[in-house]
Amino acid sequence: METLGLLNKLNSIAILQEGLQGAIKSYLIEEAFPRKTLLLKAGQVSQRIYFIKKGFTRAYYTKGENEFSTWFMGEDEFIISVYSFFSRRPSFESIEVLEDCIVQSINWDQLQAIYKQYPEFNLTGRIITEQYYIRSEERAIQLQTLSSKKRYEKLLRDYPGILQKVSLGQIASYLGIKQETLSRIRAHK
Amino acid sequence: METLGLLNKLNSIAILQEGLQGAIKSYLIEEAFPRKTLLLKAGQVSQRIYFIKKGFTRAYYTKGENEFSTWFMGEDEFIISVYSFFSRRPSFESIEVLEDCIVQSINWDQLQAIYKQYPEFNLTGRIITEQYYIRSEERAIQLQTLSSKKRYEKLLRDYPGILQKVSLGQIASYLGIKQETLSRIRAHK
DNA sequence: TTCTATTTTTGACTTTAGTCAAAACTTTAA
DNA sequence: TTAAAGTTTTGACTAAAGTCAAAAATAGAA
Repeated sequence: METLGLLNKLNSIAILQEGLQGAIKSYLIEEAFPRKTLLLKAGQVSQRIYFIKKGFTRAYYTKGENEFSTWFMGEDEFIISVYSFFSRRPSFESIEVLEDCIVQSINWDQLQAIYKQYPEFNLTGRIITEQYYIRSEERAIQLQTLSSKKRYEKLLRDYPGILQKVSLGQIASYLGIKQETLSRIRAHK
Repeated sequence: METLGLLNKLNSIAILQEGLQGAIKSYLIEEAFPRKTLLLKAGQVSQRIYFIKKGFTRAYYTKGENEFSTWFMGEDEFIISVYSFFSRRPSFESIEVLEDCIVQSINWDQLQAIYKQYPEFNLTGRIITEQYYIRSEERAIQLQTLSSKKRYEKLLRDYPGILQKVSLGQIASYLGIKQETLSRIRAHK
């Protein structure tokens, strides 16, 4: 189920009528990208919404000397720069492939055309947006209420195997701590 | 414009047809609540989406001894417990009135009925959700990248007059610091 | 392989924020 | 108007995380 791609994901939210499925298929492109590919570079407007069929990705931004990881996204998940894709402004985030990917994507204009021609698709769009919004709130809450050790343990639970894909520096930047601090947290157990 | 209520807000996103406007009007209730009213109690499922016509509110939750403010919301803004209203599960947040309010609201079932009868309204729902989602991401980023002093200064810029409405303890809990720390930040200027 | 580059850990020290308790202010209501 | 309750500030101390530098471990290429 998880590996059958975007249409299955969408149909699991609300069954889409034939014509709508056809429209999505006609726009959808599937591509393979190797590790280190940048799906989006900071400064560009996020044009495509990616659905990860296989692989692992990271969104991050830099501020001064420091790099901050905003999200890790794996199989069966969407990845965009929320701010840029929705607001149509240049992204402060970049998105990179951490583990060779097969992704499906459509661009913003095509998505709007689908929303226009098939208004019922707004339901699906709204529900996906709600789900990711909940995740964003949860993340903000965890940054405030959990100790850095607990945040680290939670990340390992949420993404088992992440240690094989992501450097500790990147993990630290997601957790909101410095790499040295993460190293010390790990040493104590 | 800001004070003319929910329908104006919605029409500013996408003009709604007469029938849809009528449906919303028929469900909409307008109420006045004094300071300290709880619009939502933690543990309950968030049933209503509130639009603040006048006044000021706060969403917060407690964890152990500590209280955390998640959002302040003022005139012309919506307030719900995102997690609870969207997922239909009990809220960990409470929502309280900080400054006497006039709010307009409809409940979840009514909203779903409107989405069903007027699918084009999903467009408006999706766009509002996107806008608030962007805010949520921005907040998470600011908690990570700005010093507590800068976060305080930004809050004053975003909500001028907030000091007259909100206690410093509540502001500190929104900024992710202790009240004593905020007090010291304020003393240094 | 082995050598280089990168990542991770460790050490010594500094900075920032938290804790607990008491004092100084402000509100609120009798 | 004044006592009580609540809020904010200050002080002394502790804990958590950051900084900078170097050593150790690991991964990649030649």
